[in-house]
Amino acid sequence: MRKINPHDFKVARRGTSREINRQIALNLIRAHQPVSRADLARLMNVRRGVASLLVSELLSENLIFEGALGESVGRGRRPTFLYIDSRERCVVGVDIRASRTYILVTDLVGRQLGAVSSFQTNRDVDVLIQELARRIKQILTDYHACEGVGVSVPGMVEPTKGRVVHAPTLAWHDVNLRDPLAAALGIPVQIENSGKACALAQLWATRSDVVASGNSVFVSVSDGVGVGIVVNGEVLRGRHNTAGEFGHVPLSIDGPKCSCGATGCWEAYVSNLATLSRYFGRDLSDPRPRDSEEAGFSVEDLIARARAGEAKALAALNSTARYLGLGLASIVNALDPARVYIGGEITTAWSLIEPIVRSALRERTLTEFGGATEIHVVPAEDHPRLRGAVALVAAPAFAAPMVA
Amino acid sequence: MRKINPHDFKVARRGTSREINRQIALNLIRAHQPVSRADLARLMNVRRGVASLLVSELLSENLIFEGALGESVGRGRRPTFLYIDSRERCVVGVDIRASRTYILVTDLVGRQLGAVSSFQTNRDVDVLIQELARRIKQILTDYHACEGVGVSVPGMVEPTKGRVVHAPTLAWHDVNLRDPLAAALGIPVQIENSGKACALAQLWATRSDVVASGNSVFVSVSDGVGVGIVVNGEVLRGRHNTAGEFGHVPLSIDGPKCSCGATGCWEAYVSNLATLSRYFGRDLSDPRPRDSEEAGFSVEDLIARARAGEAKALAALNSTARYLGLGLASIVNALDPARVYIGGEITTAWSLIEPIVRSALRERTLTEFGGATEIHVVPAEDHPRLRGAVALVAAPAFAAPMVA
DNA sequence: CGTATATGTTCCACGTTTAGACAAATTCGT
DNA sequence: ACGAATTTGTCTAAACGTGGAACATATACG
Repeated sequence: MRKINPHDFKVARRGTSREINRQIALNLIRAHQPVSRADLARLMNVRRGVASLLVSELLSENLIFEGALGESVGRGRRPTFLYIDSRERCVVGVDIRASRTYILVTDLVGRQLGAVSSFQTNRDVDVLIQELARRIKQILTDYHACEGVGVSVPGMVEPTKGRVVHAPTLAWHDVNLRDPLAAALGIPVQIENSGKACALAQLWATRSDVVASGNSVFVSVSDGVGVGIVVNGEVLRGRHNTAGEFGHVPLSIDGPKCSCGATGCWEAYVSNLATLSRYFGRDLSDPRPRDSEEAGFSVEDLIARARAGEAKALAALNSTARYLGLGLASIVNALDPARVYIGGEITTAWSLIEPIVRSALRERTLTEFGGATEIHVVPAEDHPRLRGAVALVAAPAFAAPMVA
Repeated sequence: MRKINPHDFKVARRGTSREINRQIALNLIRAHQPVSRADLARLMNVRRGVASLLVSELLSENLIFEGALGESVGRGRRPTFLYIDSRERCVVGVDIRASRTYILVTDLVGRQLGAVSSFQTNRDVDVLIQELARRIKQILTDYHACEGVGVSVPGMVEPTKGRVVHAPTLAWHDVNLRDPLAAALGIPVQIENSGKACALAQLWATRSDVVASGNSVFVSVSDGVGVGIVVNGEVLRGRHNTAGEFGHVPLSIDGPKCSCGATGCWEAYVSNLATLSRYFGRDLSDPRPRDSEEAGFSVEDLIARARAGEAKALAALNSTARYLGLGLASIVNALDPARVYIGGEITTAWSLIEPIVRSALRERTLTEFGGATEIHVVPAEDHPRLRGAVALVAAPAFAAPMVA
């Protein structure tokens, strides 16, 4: 039951019905391809005539194309199969992280085309933009038309203005990333916060096992904790684009110092640095130089030692697992999502930590339903940030029209 | 940018455009009444002919009526003013609380018609339903047709099934409240969780100073802490109707025991009982008998003493204020709402505690925007739960149609 | 009292869904 | 080999919606 905002509404025009049904048809083709006009008519519960008209419109706009005739199951004329037209069109996804920047090329439905490439991130924005433009241009020589570039940024972003408001790990403050990059490339660029990009990636994923995530939360545990929230098939932005900062909801307000300046944030308990700090028994975020063992030792190394049976590593990991579950309980209590996705390096240890995470989740959730909330692990190989970046460009063509 | 769910969508039919525009017109009349057909056409940016047709449909359904001719400003024919038709139709709102149950009668746009009445809550569901039915019938003898009864319940509710899944303060478990009451009254009944009802009340309020709350959060601080979340003009329900339990997000997982069984919940810091416990220096939730001073001493009494300058009372209140702000920071960080509403007894002390709440909020919010989030106090006289209960019945007629 | 102006109605054009008929393509039974 | 059955895709007319302009009505102003 949604209220119509009497100060911001969209009146239905002559073409509104068509617009709605056109998008539904496009989404059904995306979800069920290959699919015939008759299939579409059945799926949409409209006459074949309408489906035909919608299809011919989509065909004329080159959004879909007619493939080979399908095999007829029983008797009757064989259907002409329809597909989303991603021939000769590609999308570039960019994932800027504190240490490295990654690039991926996909087709319009997010299917990976080439290998993921990467290079070291230069924190000087102008230099980074130039290097990004150069590399993307280089990569695009192997492809035909590119629809656009999507960029995932670890920080607060204003997508409509193309600005990065604040990215602490990159030391960026209010820089316009979109327009200079778009100018250098001659291609449209979209930018988004990495947590929200991850949530987008799952929302728009075409893999059949990740459907129905219209109400979900993506938790990315890495150097920080990023969270993206999806409500009613839409990423929650909030009034100032800062919704989703569950990483700075406290577990204990008297807890360890967090990079945000506050104390006891969830992030301060479960980030990679927090796990390593527990392992080494001291706060690694302080500026004191690390000794030889600490330097270059990553969470992956810690997980390897835990798997090898090292008690100290296992203990550090188990603590993180418990805090992870306790924080997830806050998300479940607050939002009651249908599903929680978890990404980040910690997921490589999932088989070790899952029971602990689950029991900690159950410990603080109010209902048994909440404690049983689906948790899906998204492995690093899925590149959720990159796929979310791609979705920034590819998804708008499939989005529902604004209505009422 | 909303994704269309390919497994649950609504195709646009022949009448869909009309349906959309009809609801827009109805909402505009509600928001701007008195208003003429020509005004409507201007507001909607359609021709007067279309507005006329929409209006005549609404007239024939008795949703609106034509009032007296308006005063013409310049020259020209005088407009015929249109109003939402709430003559001879009323709605009953019921607010069930642990100690007392309240009843209010309003018209279809939520304007209060009679005085609020109340009686002691009997925790036996069947007895309560009979008493409610008797009293509502009694009250309705003074009115004409009643469109329905809305009920706010302090607990977890499944509105579609009409069941109260769990209401700890009433010791109710999985009871059907809606159907027996509807049967006893012969009138449709809707039930909802009290936090969500409060959020609904603000969303559908017609008072001009509470508009634009399509992305807001209502925090009700009372015996417990109830939270209702509104996203995109819609109350957030979650997968199992439990979204909004920010009251059980921890401030410190090692903090005081909470009624939910966990420790350190926000509720355990800011509920009325928590404030009183701080004042008396001991946990009042334990079963030990209270001494003569403790018995019957309410938060209002404490606030009165604080206003009178009693240091101990002021200290207890200030602590609550600080924890209130810290918890609000979690909500702001997580959801970034355009506005936060606060209700409950604590609001009578708002002038005392506001600076402390605000500074605590700023202390833990990530951005200055977040720290500056609008906070609106909803006084008890506004009866947010009762008005939310009323909205359960009155609002559906004005809701946006499901589309795409 | 005529002119200007605003309101509300009416009529037609155009676009969209709805319903059903029809041609084309294919399989199955004889 | 050939007709009946069946499915696909197209086409046409009807029903219903908005878009646009003309028209009658009501009011104010000079």
